[in-house]
Amino acid sequence: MKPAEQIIDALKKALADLGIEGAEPVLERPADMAHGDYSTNVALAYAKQLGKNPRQVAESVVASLGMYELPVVKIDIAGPGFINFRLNEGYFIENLKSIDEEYGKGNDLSGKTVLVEYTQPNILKPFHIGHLMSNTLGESLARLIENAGAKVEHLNYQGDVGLHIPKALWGIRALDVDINDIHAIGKAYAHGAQAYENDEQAKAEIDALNKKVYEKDPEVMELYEAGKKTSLKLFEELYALLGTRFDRYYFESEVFARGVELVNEGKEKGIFKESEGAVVFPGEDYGLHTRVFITSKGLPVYEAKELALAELKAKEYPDFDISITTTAVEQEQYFQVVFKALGLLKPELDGRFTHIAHGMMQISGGKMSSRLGNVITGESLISSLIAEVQERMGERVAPELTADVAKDVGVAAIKYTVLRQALRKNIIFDEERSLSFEGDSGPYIQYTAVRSRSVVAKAKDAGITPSFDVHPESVGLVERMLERFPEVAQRAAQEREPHHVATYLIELSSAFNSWYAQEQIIDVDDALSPYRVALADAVSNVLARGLWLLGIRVPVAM
RNA sequence: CCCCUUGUAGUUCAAUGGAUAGAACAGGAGACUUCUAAUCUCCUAAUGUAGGUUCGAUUCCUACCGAGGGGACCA
Repeated sequence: MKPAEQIIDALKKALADLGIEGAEPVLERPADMAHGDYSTNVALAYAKQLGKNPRQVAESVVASLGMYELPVVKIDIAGPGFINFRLNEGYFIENLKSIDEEYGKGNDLSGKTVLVEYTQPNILKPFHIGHLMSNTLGESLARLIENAGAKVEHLNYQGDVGLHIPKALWGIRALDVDINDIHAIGKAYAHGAQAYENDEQAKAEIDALNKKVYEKDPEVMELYEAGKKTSLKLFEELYALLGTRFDRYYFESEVFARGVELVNEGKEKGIFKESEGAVVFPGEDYGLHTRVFITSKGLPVYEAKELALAELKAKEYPDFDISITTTAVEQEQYFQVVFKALGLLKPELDGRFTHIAHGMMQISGGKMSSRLGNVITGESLISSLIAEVQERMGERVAPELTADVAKDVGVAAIKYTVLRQALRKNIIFDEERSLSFEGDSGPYIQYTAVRSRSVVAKAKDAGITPSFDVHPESVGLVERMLERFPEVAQRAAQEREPHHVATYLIELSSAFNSWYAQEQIIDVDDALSPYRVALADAVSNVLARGLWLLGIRVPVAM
């Protein structure tokens, strides 16, 4: 039995001794480690019922607890009546021995299959910051869920139909750009999009082009396919850089036609209605918004395609338990409508699809808008960060390693910025801050991981074998932090909040660095040196594992 | 006008209804001939406003104020 279970058991008996039957004591992990390893508020919670003040109740409970065998060295009463438990040192030592590459894995979701769809870029358009954020979040969620025992399928859904296509194709022809040059295509798209707004003739041409794309007219297909190839090649390069990979790439073109069919089926069942020539889902009947699914021109909009995509996922992964889609919060209410319609149309899929939103990237001191011309693409953000890292790295690492290390560190900086805070809240992008690799940052954690690994390697050279067999009388903050990692990982998976892991890793790094500054780890004449080396090794393992959960690599050197 | 989200040091973020609200950056003072100073140590500094629920509220509820997003043929 785990210490927490033993303590809860004893608390139940102690409360029963005081005349409270069927109590469900809550055992907390105090945020402040000085308050012990576990804490309970039972004295405060039951004081009123017992007609005594909380500290008196706490004293009675503690007296009664003395009769039961518990894995603790100390029980304190603190503050208004909290009862704090400090676990046996031996428990922490045993835990340290159990730390390996598998440490922190759970089984909350074992036997489950979870689909995670993320990134969703559009071909012939820039890979923007939203895609970068969705990728970062989706990758981390996928890993957290896998770590909790589930089988995870990594899915991507890429836009290869829609009005952005003819806009880009029109621009490509107008500017006569090289179809193999992704940046030129990006400019061509901007040119086409602008012409569509401001130029009547261009608009007519683009609309005509759109029709040809839908009809797969050979006149445009060659250019379309070549452009698609160029886009997908860039996306693959970015995925490799970001350390992400997908099991299945869906395309809008795969679900386009089926979307129309599904909505028409739904119309017969009375789920959708005709309105002003379009087919809509009357979301207002369910406290949501009414939205168009098929336009008056008979074309399916994103909503309709999403229904077909859901159907396709269910067909390809019939045993899936839950399907997660990550996008920006701006699409939150839209997904509520889509999933409501889906549940009515396909009752067997009701409740199995969910949307998880990241916040929007905002420029500090203003809004990012294409009109203001301060839009940063995801690609340019990554490359500018990598360049900055490379420049600051100077002579720190061997010249042949700098390119790879700069990539790992630059990507970590941007990923950490996205994952460090709770979901849904907007992320303020501050250039100066994002270029700072100190303190509360991904590179800080990476640095700590590299540093801990390095000291273990040095110890090996010095002939010290890591071991927990000879250990100090009392364990410190680092040992206690390490013991909490599995709970943090499980909680992050359960709440689908990667930032719990990010916060934990910063705290662990800080505890380790502080310890590192005051201890001489390698000392061949010190009987405790093997313990300290083993502890550094454990920290190295947990930092690497935690960073993996965030989708961040540990560089070979820093 | 309606709906959703959000408001914590100068700034960017934490805090499963609990204890002295925790970090980082910025500012001030220190620490590298010593295992990686992208580090460490110390100091200054915050819960939008008004009510309510509770033994206890940054957290839950109501109103107001501010910010972001959504609201039929874009995604």
